[in-house]
Amino acid sequence: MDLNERTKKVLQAVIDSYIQTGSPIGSTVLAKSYDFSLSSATLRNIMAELEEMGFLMHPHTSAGRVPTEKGYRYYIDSLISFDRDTQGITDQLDQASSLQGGDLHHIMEEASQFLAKLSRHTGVVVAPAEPEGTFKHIEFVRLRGNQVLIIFVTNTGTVLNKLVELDEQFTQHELVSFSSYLDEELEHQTLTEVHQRLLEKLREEKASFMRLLEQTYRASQEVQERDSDKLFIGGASQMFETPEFADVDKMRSLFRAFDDKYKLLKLLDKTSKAEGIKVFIGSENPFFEIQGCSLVVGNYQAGNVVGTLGVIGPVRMQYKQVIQVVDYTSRLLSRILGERMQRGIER
Amino acid sequence: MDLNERTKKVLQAVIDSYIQTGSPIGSTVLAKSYDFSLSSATLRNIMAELEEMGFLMHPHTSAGRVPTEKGYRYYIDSLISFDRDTQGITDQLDQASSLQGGDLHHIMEEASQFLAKLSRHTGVVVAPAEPEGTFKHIEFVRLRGNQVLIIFVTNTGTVLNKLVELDEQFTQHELVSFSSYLDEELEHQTLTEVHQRLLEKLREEKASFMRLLEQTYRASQEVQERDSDKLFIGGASQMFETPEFADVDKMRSLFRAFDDKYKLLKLLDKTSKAEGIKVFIGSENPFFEIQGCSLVVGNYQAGNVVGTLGVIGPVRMQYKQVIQVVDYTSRLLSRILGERMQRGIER
DNA sequence: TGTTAGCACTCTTGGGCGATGAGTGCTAAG
DNA sequence: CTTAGCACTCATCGCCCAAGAGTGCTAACA
Repeated sequence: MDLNERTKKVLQAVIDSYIQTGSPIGSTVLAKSYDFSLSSATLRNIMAELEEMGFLMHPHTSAGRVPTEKGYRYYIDSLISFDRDTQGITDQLDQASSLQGGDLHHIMEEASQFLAKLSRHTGVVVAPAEPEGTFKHIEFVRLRGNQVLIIFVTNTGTVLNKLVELDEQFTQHELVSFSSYLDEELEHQTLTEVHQRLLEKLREEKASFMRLLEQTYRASQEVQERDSDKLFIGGASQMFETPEFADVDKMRSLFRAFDDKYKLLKLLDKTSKAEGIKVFIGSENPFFEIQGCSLVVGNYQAGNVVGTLGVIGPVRMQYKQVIQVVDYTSRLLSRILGERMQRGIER
Repeated sequence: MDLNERTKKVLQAVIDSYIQTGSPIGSTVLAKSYDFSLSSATLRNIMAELEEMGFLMHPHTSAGRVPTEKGYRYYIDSLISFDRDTQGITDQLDQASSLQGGDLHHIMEEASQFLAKLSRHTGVVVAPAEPEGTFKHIEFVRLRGNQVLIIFVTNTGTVLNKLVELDEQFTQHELVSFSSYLDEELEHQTLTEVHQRLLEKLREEKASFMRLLEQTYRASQEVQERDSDKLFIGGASQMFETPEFADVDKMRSLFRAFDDKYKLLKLLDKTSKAEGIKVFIGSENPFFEIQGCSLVVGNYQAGNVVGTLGVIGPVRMQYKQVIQVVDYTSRLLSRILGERMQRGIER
């Protein structure tokens, strides 16, 4: 798309203004508030061009211009500039301290609220598909005769467990020796590797612990699935702050989507492999049920774990600010998880 | 409050109608749809009486009657009758099967959605303040030199854990022997008792394990607090189905309240000691920020654990049905938890 | 050729106004 | 005590009109 410098500036001004005010931008307002040294008539011509090219549109004849999705896209891809100093953001950095403590889920819950607070929209955080850290210890606890609780512990202090029912009965002593056997075999591996390794063992192993091993193998999978991919939504009520959503029907469909966490998850999952911050504007958003919403998503990671986080808000959002917030939060979360992991690795 | 039989019937008819339709009830409509063998004029007189007594009110001169909170209160206390057969409810009993599997939190998440589905309003479930089951096993896992993960296991398979940092370093052997010592000392006690017992131990114990014991004592508390009193909200979007909440401002304050889970928790906690199903109508609801909402709450319990659950909806709700749903769900949840516990106790 | 001033035209928004209709309260008769 | 009748009230809805914002077009200007 080849726009000359002046046209670009006008487009940027229109979008900036519109994001700020929310009402269509007319030529006279534009001429007054920006220093183009151009008359409103000239601006009208330029705006008409931009409309013809599909960057702007007209709600009705006598209204000002409003950006189209294509307009926003161009704005984000080519017009937005990020200052090196992220003043507004780093000012609030101290708030991040609240993210430090607690267990993993608590951290993510907080992170989603952190995103909501800074962006003034709704924040979402998806727990990593794989638990953090590497295998450290496995423990078998006999509850009733043949009921056994299998507990996995990682070097970062994450604890996963599953209750299984066995056919045969094991003595406490047998369980302990099996556990120390596995402890040695599985040390330093990620939980996905552990799962793989157990399968190999299962194939080569002779009778004795066969059934227990099989249950352990199964548990290693279930336990991961159960704990992973949890979705945390923070500040959903922020959606009400946007005049665009004053319509109750829109609101309803929005909150229906939030209730149906599973679908939201799938949407966010799609993006989880991508690097950097991604922006989905309006209908680019593959989650069709949410109309008029944009999505800014990023990843966080530490070692072997990768999770997704982002902000959901109206198409008319302060992209620049929100992108910075998401970027900042993803780094922050990565750092916090990294530190947790570090603690586990040094030994 | 002494109302004669006829007046009672009229009040009931007005409230029933209003709950159904949502629009003020006029005398003619009432005369037609119910078989009072009274003219609309007589009904007008009776309704005027009821208004004078504070059971009904008038939005404006030429509108029908609407129940006041006092009216609803009387309706629930004296007029509602529960048929022995809970047809509408038991029909859906099979859906309950989805509640069976998974871990405790998952069950509660499901229960909140179950409540929402059946009541067509918003469901809430508060996790018990004390973890279910009795002490079964404690495990210490050394992560780094003096970082130790303390794991509590109950006889129902609940696993609680906390990472602590110690001053002195223990060998794996020391940790194991300390753990088996505690296993014997604490068996069959609830986690609250365990906490208490650890304090006693702490007082009488001599040097050696002092620091570790102290950390364990602390952990036994923290771990309970962290896991307890979690709030699960299901079907929040149901709120949009009520015409009363078509106003965006009302909606906003409602969802703000949902975002602020902590406050909601406190409200629900207050009721947690009470027996049976309780109904809070409108401003009776001690959570003042929520206007125009009623609350139907009950308890569930199994053995030593007691939790709260309920439904939040508009003042104009189908109390009879909702009360049955809450009652049914609390029994159901009690049963499911009871079964889990049973499994742990037989040994 | 690009820019600007001027002007007619369009279309939304909001207020005012009256008709409609539901429902009441009162009165008088049964 | 009940009922029919009637005047009265008040929210709601549709309608019209004025105001205002903003455009597109044309013609003049640099």
